[in-house]
Amino acid sequence: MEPTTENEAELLAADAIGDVIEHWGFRKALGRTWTMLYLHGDALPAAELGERLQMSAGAVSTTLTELQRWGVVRKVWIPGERREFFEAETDFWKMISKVVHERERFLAVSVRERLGRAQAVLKRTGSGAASRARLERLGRLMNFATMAETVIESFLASRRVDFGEFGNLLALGRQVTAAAAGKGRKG
Amino acid sequence: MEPTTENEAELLAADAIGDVIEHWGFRKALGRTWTMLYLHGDALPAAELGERLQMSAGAVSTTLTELQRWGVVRKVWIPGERREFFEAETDFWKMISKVVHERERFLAVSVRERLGRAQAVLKRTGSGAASRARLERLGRLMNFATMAETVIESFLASRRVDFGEFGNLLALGRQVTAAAAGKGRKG
DNA sequence: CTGAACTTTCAGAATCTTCTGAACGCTCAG
DNA sequence: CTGAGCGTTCAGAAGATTCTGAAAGTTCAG
Repeated sequence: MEPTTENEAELLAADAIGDVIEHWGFRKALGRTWTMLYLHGDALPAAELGERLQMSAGAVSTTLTELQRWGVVRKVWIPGERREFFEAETDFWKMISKVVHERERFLAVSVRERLGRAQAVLKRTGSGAASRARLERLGRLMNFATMAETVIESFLASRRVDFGEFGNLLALGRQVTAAAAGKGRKG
Repeated sequence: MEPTTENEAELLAADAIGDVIEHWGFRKALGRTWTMLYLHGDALPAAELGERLQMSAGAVSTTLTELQRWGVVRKVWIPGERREFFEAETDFWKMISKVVHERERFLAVSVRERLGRAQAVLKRTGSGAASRARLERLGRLMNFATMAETVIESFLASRRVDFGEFGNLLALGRQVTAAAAGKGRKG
């Protein structure tokens, strides 16, 4: 594939989203790859992704594997094709909730456990005003952690349940985008 | 200072929070240091932090500087003391809003700009159904980015200091909907 | 079964991040 | 002014992450 202007635009977007994804603690390659698939629309074979994104075969393979593990990219079978094709999940909320959930759960358990252990140690050995004050601050920290966890879970849960509403929101947003971005599409 | 059980407990908590902070894209040392100060309550000098957290003088210095830049640790002046002391900000909400705000702002601007550039390129060169479809998907991506930004801003703007009540995420959802609708009507 | 087409794996390379520790600089007491 | 006490800086070390590229593995048509 020769370098087209369209590819240039896709790369621009892919790199931008790549930076966002990196900012949130994942590999840039994950965001770039998902975005390229998303913008392209049709499923693409691994080799073409590598070409478009300038990644080695190995990097493409591991990146696609990871994206599938997060459930944001799928393999698709195309009859008559030897190669495997990949397409992006297009449901933003499905992606977000899945990823955030997976991502927080493990850590939350570990943190709760360790803070609890610290609390136990302090309770066993502490005495005096300073110690009591320390215990109280630890308690506040634990409450905050629990609260944050609950906020995240509630957020995800409400979105999942309230999915229809969000769909409307998206549709509305699209209209907004179309209206704001010049009248090119319909007129 | 000999290694006490209290110090052990503090380290346990500091490391736990350090992991959380690292998980959210900062250096572990930032979380460890803030937590140590927070739990200790009274301000501590740099050297003692280094001792308690097993960090070199250099690491302590750069870490404290960064924490102050985020506004979550303060220098305090103690009369008659040659050394500078440091204390933790204890208002969780203040910290969160400050950090999240700073952290997202730059990236948001850059991403908007780059996605907009990609859009311009596609508009100039695109033709045919495939191109139109690509433009629409890019539009959805931009819209989602805007929405995510709005969610974060609404969250910060809501200033819910009352962490005890965290059930009402639907309210947040309604705010977001209203915000998006408002932007739409203006456009 | 065999070879071609394609994918996955992984050791080593390249790169990026963070830390150490010593030199430097600042401030204050005397 | 001088030296002690502290904090900061930064070059190089150490460590962590991610990528490359080639070998090994898998699948399928013939």
